[in-house]
Amino acid sequence: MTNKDALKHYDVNQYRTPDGYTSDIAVFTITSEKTGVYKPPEMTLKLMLIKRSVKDAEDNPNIEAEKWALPGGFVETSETAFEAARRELEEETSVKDVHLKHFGVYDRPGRDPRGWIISNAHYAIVPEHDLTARKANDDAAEVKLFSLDELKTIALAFDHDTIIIDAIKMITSDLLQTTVAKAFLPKAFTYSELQAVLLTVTNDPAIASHQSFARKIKTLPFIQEVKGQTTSRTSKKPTQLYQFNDMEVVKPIYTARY
Amino acid sequence: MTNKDALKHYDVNQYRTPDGYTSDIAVFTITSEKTGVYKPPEMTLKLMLIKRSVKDAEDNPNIEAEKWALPGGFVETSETAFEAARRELEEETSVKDVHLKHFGVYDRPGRDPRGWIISNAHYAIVPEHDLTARKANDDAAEVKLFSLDELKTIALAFDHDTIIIDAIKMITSDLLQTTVAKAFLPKAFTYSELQAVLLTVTNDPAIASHQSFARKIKTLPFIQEVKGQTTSRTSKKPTQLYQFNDMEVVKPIYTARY
DNA sequence: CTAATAGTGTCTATGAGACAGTATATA
DNA sequence: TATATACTGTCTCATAGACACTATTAG
Repeated sequence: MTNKDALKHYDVNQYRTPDGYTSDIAVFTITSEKTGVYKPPEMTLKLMLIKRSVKDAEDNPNIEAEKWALPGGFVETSETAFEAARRELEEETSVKDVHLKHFGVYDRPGRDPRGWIISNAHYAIVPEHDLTARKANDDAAEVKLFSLDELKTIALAFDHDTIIIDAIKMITSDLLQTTVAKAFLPKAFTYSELQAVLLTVTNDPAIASHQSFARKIKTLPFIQEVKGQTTSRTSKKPTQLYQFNDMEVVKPIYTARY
Repeated sequence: MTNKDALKHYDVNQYRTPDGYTSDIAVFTITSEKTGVYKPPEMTLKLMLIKRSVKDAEDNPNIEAEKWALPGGFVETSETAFEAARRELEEETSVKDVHLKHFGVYDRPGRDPRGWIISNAHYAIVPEHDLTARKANDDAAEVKLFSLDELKTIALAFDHDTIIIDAIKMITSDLLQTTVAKAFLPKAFTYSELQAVLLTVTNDPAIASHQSFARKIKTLPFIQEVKGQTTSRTSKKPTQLYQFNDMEVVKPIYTARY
């Protein structure tokens, strides 16, 4: 291997290196307020944040104490930031198999008072009941779900305000332009459940009109009926269930109507 | 400032830190082969790569020598990776004001034999004539434009094969789902020039049919006529010029037709 | 029965896409 | 004149979206 010779001469310390590499996660969930039995849910998109404690693990004063922050932590040498996000999310919420996606890197000099620390940011989608289960377990740390409106009113640590703005932009466009909505839904869902998820980020009349959407869902190539399967969880009348298939869609803005 | 107390106790060296933080750039251009005067161009999407030299600046054997690689380099402590990309691109091509976008981070352990090196990857869009000007200046380094087909046949350094695959996916969907196409075009362009750009990444009949597209362009809310302005660069008949406005578009996959 | 959600019948307007024709320039 | 690209007139078919209606169940 010719790289061996080259490595003999390479000094890993000739450059100034970062002081840390962290993985942060914007954990989104949708809370379904059941307005009653036999009704479709009212859904709200929420973000999970953690309140930084006054003292750290060694009982020293903590950086950015008492501000709200995204969960996350340092990446180990043996893993990618993506794997770190998955690990930390499992430690935090004891949920595996969450939908996780990288959406940005935050490396502005001075963003972290501790030094040159690069944050690799992801968003995660976790079903609501997985989060509420976790909150019961760990009563020490302050964990809370914030609606997008509530987020504007609280003090955020580091540059997490910027990261959160980007995360919201990203999940909004992903919900509308990709099939991630499935991560918020059970495998088989009704048209009104999918509709409720989409309405958390848009008010497009084609999606908001229930008759239009009930018709439209049957023509979408990436969604199919679950033949013969129905549920009564959203109405007294048994409702057809649907599921996503594996199709990927890229819909050009240059085609079809506006 | 309460953070001051906290910082006294913070030891920046308690964690193993990365050995380097680099910014890499996938430089895309579209080559227009003029098939004749008064004709619309034939366009091909190409990626600029640099052949790594046998010896480095200190005359030692170079890592991944003689393989093709994305341009890039180490990020300075005083800048973001995005700024580093802009700086390196200017050093490399002496072009300012290029369209530049982050699209991924590459941090798999072992991806670089020199150590734990994190690559922050961007794609850039540079008009062809800016690249050809540059090639004339710097005859030392081997720089070449590769069509997407040619890329499959060459030896790539590090994990740049993976990075390039992601870059191509990203620019393809951005060309169709956002208005980045404008970065490949002059400020005022004809419908056939925009069409040629889009056809480098799609064969959607609604875009490929020239009558359909000539009509469609007038209805797109993010494109407007430049009143009274025409050009003869693509045909003998003077042709209407168009320009992008500042509108941002998110087109849901759940609306309109398929 | 009422009330509530799911779903369909049907109409209208709009637009996609095809085809053929017209417009405007060069040589 | 021929030729090449730009553009429009017009037709057909599909469908978005609106409105009104029907279907099915719980209580």
